[in-house]
Amino acid sequence: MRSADLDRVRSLPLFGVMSDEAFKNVTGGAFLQKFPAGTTLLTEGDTVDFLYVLLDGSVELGASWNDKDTILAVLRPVSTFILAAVVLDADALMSAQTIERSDILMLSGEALRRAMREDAAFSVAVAQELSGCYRGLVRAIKNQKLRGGLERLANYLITQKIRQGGADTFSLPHEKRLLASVLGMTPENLSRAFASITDYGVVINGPQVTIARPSVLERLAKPDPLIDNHTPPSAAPTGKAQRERWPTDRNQRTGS
Amino acid sequence: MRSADLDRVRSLPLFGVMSDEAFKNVTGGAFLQKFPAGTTLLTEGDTVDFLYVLLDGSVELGASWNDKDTILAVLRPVSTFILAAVVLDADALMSAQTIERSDILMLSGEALRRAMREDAAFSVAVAQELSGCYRGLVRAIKNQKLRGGLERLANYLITQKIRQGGADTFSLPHEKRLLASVLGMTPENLSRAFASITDYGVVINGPQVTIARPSVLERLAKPDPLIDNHTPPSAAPTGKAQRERWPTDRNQRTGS
DNA sequence: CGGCGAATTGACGGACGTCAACTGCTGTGG
DNA sequence: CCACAGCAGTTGACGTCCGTCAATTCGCCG
Repeated sequence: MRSADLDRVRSLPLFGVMSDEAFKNVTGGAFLQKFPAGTTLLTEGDTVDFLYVLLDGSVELGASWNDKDTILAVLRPVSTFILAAVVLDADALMSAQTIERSDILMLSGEALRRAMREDAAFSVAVAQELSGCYRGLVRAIKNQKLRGGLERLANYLITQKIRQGGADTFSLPHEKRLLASVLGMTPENLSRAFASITDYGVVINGPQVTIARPSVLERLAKPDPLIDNHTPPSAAPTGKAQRERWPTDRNQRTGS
Repeated sequence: MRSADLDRVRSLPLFGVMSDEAFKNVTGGAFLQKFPAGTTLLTEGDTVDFLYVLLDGSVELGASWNDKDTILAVLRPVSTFILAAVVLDADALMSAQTIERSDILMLSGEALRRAMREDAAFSVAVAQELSGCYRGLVRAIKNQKLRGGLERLANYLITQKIRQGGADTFSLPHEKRLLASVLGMTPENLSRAFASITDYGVVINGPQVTIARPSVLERLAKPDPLIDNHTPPSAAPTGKAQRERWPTDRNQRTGS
């Protein structure tokens, strides 16, 4: 595995606090794999042997029941997933599938649990990462239970606008049928929601979205810092500066 | 504070692994308080200074947006809540309110974070607790996004039956309007759902529920171990036996 | 050119929220 | 002791949101 890839993993808040030696131990038995789009990495109910780290591409975390299925989160690099199952050595509650061609690093769960037991700073970092994941899910449930479909879409658009730099026009990062599942609706219903949201100063042109009258859209969306996380899931600077002090309020990442 | 109360806290998986000294440090500045029913302990957005431990009574975790509100979880003793916010020293994403008269222990967040840094075993226990909370929320989202109202009610009843010992008739632990909010519907709609579920061999008599034909109800509910957690949130035995080995698969507790 | 899948649109029905009226229980005060 | 207020729960009527089925268009790729 290339050392550049290892460096990217090292730059994650999770692994930044470890000693070089501990980091070597954890990544020693690890392997990097490239997967094509649409590959199922993990099916819900499977026992989990590895912690996954998405280095490149994108991955969806989903679940199904009774012939229905839904996407719980879409991950972008660099982020880890199924940490919770690894920590508890339990089976997966979600499936994981690549959306596009992806580079994924797989770390031994057993080695990771050992490292936690031996290195307090590392297990603190794990607890912080899990806390961030937990809070991401709290936001997701609030979004789901408190808002209607059109409101969820409106807030999604505002979040995307901010995450992509703040320009009034941007493009949707995923297929619309995928977005529909993330927002908890059917593709048909999302299509209608896009049509309706035209009335609130939004122009849709295929995957291109332009928010022509932001204030009007905001009056519909009523974005809330306690629900919407406008800071990107991994604003991971690669430098070492952040390694020196305790991060205090990363609240994002939904990827277990 | 009575030492019997401290013993109950000590018996939690979270605190069982600590040394006596570390436990004294964490509980040193702690205080136990009795709150009447309906007391708001914490409002979403507040900064969080304490880890809360519910010793007696019951507490609801809720959230609101745009004049709507919903209950995300109902806690019963003994369980901790808002751990994630304490770990990150961040503000609360949920409100907490007593449902009945409750005894609640409040532990200094700062002391807790210090204990994590100094004691690897403890921070591992925190990570495990958080993992359990995370998985509880994953179940909640799956329940919410994949099932309809009647299905959620059916599964709720089956879960209650099992948690209360398995007898065919049991009683609802909360007011129905509260249950409605937990299940993500209006009280009126829940009332109708109770009326409908009669067709599936369930008899409702005020707060008394009897599942007359379990197989019929199960065919409607299709309970799933990857969504429904039929083991109670805190099967905390008070003995020391469990303290000896690593717990391997506690998957419950939604209380942050 | 032909075919496949994503996306859109329309028609329809069911699930769910809202408003309102009514019941039954409980606690309070005359 | 009873009258009454207040609240949980239920029931009905109605409208809206949303899912389902089907037909059609569009773009992409073989």
